[in-house]
Amino acid sequence: MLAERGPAALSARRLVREVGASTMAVYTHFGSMPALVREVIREGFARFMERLKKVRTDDEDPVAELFALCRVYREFAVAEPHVYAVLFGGSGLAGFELDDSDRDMGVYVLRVPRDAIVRAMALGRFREADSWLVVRQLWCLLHGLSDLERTGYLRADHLGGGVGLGDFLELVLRDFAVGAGDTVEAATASLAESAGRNS
Amino acid sequence: MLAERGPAALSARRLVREVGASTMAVYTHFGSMPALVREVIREGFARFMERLKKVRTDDEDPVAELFALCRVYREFAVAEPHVYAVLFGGSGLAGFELDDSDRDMGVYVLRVPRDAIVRAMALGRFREADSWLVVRQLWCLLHGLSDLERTGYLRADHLGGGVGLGDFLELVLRDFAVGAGDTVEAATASLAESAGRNS
DNA sequence: TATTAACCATAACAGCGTTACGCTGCTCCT
DNA sequence: AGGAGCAGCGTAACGCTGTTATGGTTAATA
Repeated sequence: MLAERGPAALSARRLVREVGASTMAVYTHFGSMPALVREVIREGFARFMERLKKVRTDDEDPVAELFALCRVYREFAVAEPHVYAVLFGGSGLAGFELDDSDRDMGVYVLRVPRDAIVRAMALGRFREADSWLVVRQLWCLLHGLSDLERTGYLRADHLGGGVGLGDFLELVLRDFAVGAGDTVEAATASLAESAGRNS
Repeated sequence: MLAERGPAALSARRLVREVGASTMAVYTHFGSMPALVREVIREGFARFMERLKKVRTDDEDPVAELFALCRVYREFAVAEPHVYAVLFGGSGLAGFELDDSDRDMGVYVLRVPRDAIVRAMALGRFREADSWLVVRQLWCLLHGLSDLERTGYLRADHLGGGVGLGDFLELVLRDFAVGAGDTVEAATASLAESAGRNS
């Protein structure tokens, strides 16, 4: 219901009407609406991780692998914006607020891209630095892009002729890699390398 | 009320109780709660612009000016997180949803940093490129950082010893400038240059 | 002065999350 | 086999939310 009809549709009464039960069902099984939402976002994080795990590791070109991961990140946010909003956007759904343990699940997914970043550093593609800082830097970029797109702030018709949001992401990723130490040429090559091979 | 007590506190009844009126006051003056929230965010955008306008232009070092603007951006998000959440986070407050004209006000503030970026390109500090694309790239970074900080995902104790969120922003800004074409040395120098002179 | 418009207090409605109460039907122990 | 205990859930209610129809008060206008 959250994914398809949005946060407003996810109410206790609508929910129990759907399954043909009374409001009590929510409280015997979950305790409260926030607790129910918590289970929903558990499922959301699982779906997210599942998508990320599908990206093949690439020891020869970890930067291309990283780019593929970034595409999957945005694609998830675009595919399930309402879920993404609750997972990372701090959307207050039925009084639900993110918990420390919830956020730990969010931070946990960073392990995947960090791994690629570490390998990019080992290969000399990225400047030697704290990989956790770098992956968070990338996170800011990805969350910012995904969230601004979700809220309608970032739209294709703002980007000038012929530039779509997919192209914009490419641009952002290339400049990120350059900022991390890669050359413009190598980054552009890895971008092309990673283009077709998501999933 | 939004700024101090959060979105849950901004209800029609609480509001009219505060000013000693009945709920009708909301509807005669604003029409609906979403419309009232719209006026609130108008005020929010105004406050935001006011802060940005306080940053002095610097034709000799537009990159330093840009960095100063970025600090102000984050400082606003930290100072008024609830307001920021409604302005840019797509927080659904009392059924309020961002309008196209609302978003135009948000996009309008981009003019200020874009101006600095154009000058940085003219001086050869930044690679020649579509300045609107570059400023949106920076926006993703700033919004991502501010929003992840607001939702509690980005915390000082995740960044390793001694690195605060202010330091993290510096790092992010330096790498952004490098990604945009600046040298590491010049970017670091502008960072130091812009350090003390906000407001 | 008479008329009209704006303004707002009252009371109500639907929907929200939540909870006290009571019934039903299952399980387990003797 | 039979009775005790209890988990699960339907009913109805409470207080909260945004919203609105009604009607009375006030102020400005003709």
